Amino acid sequence: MDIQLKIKMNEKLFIRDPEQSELGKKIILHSIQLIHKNGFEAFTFKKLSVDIGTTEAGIYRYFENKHRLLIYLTAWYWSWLEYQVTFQTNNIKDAVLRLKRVIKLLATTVEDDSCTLYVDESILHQIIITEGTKAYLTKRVSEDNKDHLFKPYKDLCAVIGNMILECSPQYKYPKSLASTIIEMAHFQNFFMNNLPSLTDFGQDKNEAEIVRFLEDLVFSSIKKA
Amino acid sequence: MDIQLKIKMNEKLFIRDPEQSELGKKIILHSIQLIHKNGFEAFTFKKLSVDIGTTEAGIYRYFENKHRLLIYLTAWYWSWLEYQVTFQTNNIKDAVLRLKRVIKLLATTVEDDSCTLYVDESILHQIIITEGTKAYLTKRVSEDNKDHLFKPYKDLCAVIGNMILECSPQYKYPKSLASTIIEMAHFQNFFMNNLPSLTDFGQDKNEAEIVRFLEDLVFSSIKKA
DNA sequence: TTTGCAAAGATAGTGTTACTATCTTTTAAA
DNA sequence: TTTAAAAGATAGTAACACTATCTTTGCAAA
Repeated sequence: MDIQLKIKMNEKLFIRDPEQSELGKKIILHSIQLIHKNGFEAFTFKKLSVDIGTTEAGIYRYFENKHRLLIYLTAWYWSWLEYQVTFQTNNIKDAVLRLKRVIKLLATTVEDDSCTLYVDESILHQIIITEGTKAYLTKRVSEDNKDHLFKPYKDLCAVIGNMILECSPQYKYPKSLASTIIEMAHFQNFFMNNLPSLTDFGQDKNEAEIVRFLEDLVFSSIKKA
Repeated sequence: MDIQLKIKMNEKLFIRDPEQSELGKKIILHSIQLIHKNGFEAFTFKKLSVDIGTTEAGIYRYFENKHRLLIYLTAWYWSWLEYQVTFQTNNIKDAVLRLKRVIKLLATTVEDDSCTLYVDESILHQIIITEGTKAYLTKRVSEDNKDHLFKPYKDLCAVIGNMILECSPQYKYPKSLASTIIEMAHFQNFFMNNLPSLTDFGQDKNEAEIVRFLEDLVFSSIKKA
């Protein structure tokens, strides 16, 4: 079975749809590699164009600037993750088990999904951990939000918020708890690997520990008092 | 009583100590205002020098680059906050009440502290919410950490982690819970004001709600099962 | 009072970044 | 076969991120 997964992206994210051409796909592929290698601050369209073997102007025909490209990559990631969440919890009847599955998805290294040809999800996951919040932590956040650029993130958060409510309909902060576990799945991972004294996982640096911490956090919070 | 609070900063944070001269103090004062006004990305030493009425080269005599200045500001903020935490929980005997006091300090707008003459803590607090994580979310994080640039953040986290243990000695994740509430105090605030659908506080946009959410999160987690 | 030295000011210069413009060539569909 | 869109080639500009050097100022020790 050879299935290809295509995620429909908000058209305001790009000037020309990168999924519609070879050059566009190369931009996605190589930008993921370059950002992962040097970090978002050191990433420039010039370097990207050299990497691809095209010109700077060529990249600008697809993306307004590198920040838009970062928003594109994060939006793609959150959309893909929401799909994973939906797909992988599909047959799970029990609400608690379903939520546990989601926590594991959020906090565990993803394997490259062969359904998407020019995106390496495991590298993209690493990028989102370090650079993801920079997509919205800007002065432009409200304008960008009006253009619905963060919709995939908000959608995922809503889905998880609803799963929390299914476990515990009386819980008062489902959305805040959802955004907390999404962000903390990443932050605790970053801390574990870079500033381990901010976590309790410094010894073995094991993602499974993060999962246990988040499960403990979530299920303590939502269980009836 | 006229007390001045002076925070001893790590010498690797600057080239020349900004607290030792008028120009240095102006750099701190005006950089806080400028970053708050335009955001860290749009902030440049050129603009800062014009604002102050000095030259770009003058700023570079104090700070290696704008990222170092950001780390300086965040380090200052965490040091100041640790002092506030220590000071304001000083007479509280009950561990639970003490932790509640800390959560309130983390999640509530700070008033300008008149003990520090050239730092406006309430504006700095806003900056830390939006820009704070950018200090460590870089490729340089490990090197910077080796130079102990993040010590104030880690110290605060350790203090709060210990307070958690005082409430609940058997709790398994005191440090991760501490870093979680520090970050979430800021993120939920940012979300509430900019991406409200990621929170449950969209209606009244009240910081007191964030405090209640965090208290619920912490005390559900640490209470004995 | 003079000397000396460090901080600050003034000015200039360089390579890079973040674009924009325009012109030509290639490609692929009508 | 035409033709229009995409891509390539090239150039240019303003701002940014520095570095260097020289002059002036203020102030403290000799």
